[in-house]
Amino acid sequence: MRISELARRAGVPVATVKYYLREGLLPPGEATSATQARYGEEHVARLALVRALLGPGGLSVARARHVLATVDDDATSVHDALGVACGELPGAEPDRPDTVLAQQLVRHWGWRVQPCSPALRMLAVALAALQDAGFDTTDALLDRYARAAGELGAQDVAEVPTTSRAEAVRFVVVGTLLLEPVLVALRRLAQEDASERRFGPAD
Amino acid sequence: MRISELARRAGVPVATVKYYLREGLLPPGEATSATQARYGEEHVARLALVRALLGPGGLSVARARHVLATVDDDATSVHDALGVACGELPGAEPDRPDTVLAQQLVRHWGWRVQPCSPALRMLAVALAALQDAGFDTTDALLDRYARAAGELGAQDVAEVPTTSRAEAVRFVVVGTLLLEPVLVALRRLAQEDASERRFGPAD
DNA sequence: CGTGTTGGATAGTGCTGCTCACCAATAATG
DNA sequence: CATTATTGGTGAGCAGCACTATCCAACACG
Repeated sequence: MRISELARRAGVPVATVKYYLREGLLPPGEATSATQARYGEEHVARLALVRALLGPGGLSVARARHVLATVDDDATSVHDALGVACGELPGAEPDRPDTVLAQQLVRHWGWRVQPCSPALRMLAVALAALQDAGFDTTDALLDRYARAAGELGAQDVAEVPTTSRAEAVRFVVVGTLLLEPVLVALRRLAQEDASERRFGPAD
Repeated sequence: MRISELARRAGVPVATVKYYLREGLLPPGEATSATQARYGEEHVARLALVRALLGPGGLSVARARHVLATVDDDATSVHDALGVACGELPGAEPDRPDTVLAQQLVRHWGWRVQPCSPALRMLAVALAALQDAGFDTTDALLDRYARAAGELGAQDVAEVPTTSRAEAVRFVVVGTLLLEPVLVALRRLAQEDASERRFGPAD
């Protein structure tokens, strides 16, 4: 198929597809002449993945390019791919947050993580923001969150398929980035339900 | 204190403080003359809250203004405040995602939520993105996430203080928005730990 | 042959979160 | 009292981002 059909299939403007091609998010089609190229089903799927990463995944174009390059690279291990996916945080990250507290917590839970892990920085920043906002996070609360996160993370990793490296890497990246909004949305819905039961009208 | 000291205390440029004042995120100080105003400790705290919402909270200025107006308004109930906080999603929301599947899931778990809840739309969008990206979410996986989210949400709501309405509203808003990055970071760290154990070097 | 589309490139758009420059009024200082 | 520095307030400007519009020669197709 040609570019206009690819764009139509994915529900994306042609100009945007060209933009993704230029930015290296989408591999170029097979050139049949100087001004013609052919695209296949894999391009449709890739385009959907790109849109998912940029939209719900919350990644910038630059971070999405990094993630996709990792997915494409046959040399990266599953473990490294997860590290890259974890490193591409949607939020901004200050230069040097104080990760001492975060490291203590992680050690307390017995988790083995890189001391320079972006997720650790993210945790440190989030905890500092909570403290600045006057919300004191008790150990009980953090333990609760850690236990829930620990179970989910462990199960996620346990379910990574072993059939092929490529499939595993894709599973890890997509699962890490796109299940996050699901988790956040579910927590909000659960809060809404609980709030309804506690504070809502008694009808 | 005057604006420059307020800015110094919060670690924010003076120009940015002025911008927040202009945007209505920060209440004006007590004017002592035509070109002088005095700010108090409550302004320092508010400024920290604003930075937390805009930074780790991931809110836009417009959404933060809405949330803060709700916090300030003595007439809003705790339940409504949580609704407003839940409504201010960091991500973009398409016009009319198909929420039928999401509603079925929520009903299956026995949660009572508004059918037009933004969190429901967020869930629908995230699930659609996963499907588009070729990641099939099994019922077992969703149930796991729902159970974890349900426990966290219920506990969060149960811990809302009843001492004063203002304190409760603040607790709800800050807790809803700023514990999210904590949860996300913890899940990533847990994945990193689990991946290390499963795929990492056996040292 | 002529019409119309394609791939490719360049420049422009709209939005956001600041940031700068300037101003008169005031405070601080000698 | 005169001078200098700082303040609060305002309008314009800026950088970055994710597109988007326009143009062009090359090509496909009837």
